[in-house]
Amino acid sequence: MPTSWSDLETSLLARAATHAHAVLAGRLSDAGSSAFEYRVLTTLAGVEHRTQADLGRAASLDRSDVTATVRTLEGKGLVTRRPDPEHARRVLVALSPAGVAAFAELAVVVNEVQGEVFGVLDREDRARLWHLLERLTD
Amino acid sequence: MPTSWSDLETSLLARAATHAHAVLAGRLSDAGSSAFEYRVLTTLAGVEHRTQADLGRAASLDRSDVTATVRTLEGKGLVTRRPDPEHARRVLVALSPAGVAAFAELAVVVNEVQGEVFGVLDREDRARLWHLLERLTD
DNA sequence: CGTATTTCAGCGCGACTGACATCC
DNA sequence: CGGATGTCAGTCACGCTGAAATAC
Repeated sequence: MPTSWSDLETSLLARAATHAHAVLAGRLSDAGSSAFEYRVLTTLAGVEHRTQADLGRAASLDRSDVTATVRTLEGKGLVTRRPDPEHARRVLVALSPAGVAAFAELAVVVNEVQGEVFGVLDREDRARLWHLLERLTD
Repeated sequence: MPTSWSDLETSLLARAATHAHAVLAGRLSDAGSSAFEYRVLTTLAGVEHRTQADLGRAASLDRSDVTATVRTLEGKGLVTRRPDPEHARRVLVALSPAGVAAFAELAVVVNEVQGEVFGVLDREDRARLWHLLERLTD
């Protein structure tokens, strides 16, 4: 029986995740963005557009968080919002040219962060970690 | 270059950690407790007493969170608080007999949860995951 | 003096819930 | 009608900060 909190796998897992997330969020903040915004941008990259509900499902974001994040991105001019012509209730969200450029820059930052945080493991261990983590949430 | 948010190691790590924490918090909630409370209880188990500052350092809890959690636990009768006779500013926190019993029950619950969440891995993979995660935050 | 402890008020983020109006 | 959508308000856990009061 483990005695201390830090002996628990859940605790170590939370520490690692918090650390990885903090580094990523910090870099995105330095770049004037946020994790939510990046999640939206990356979910829009490579597609013409998406409805907000679809965006939320694809990015694992709550609908209400999608609303706020998309409006912020719209304010920055990185995404455009227009009503779906075939479905008045829906809003189609798409990357603007500035959004495409911003995403390209942020993607570089994010990849650097992944390398920083997970680069302490060699390629094999990194793949091993990936597969072990996958099995926890299946 | 990964295109989707869920392809990022940080994302998978966050998912796994959120899942593990949610299961743990849910069970602790069913048992009338919380993660913070368990962290305090387990940090007090096996020692006579601890000052709150010490408790915070050992449990990796912020001092303000220690204050609130300890007062909650005191309200439940699970811990006792008394001034340090040799250091008036300090407060010594200790498990009450009821606290010892409550911790014993909660420790069983927590161990069950660890088994549920991480038991999908065999002993070797579980140890492997542990060591890989450790290397991320060193 | 500086340092450490406890306490309180409050912030920010992420995940979420409930309600509502709107539309198919 | 049911079901999906977008919006707004608000809640909660967690990890913090800043300030104050007290004691060493």
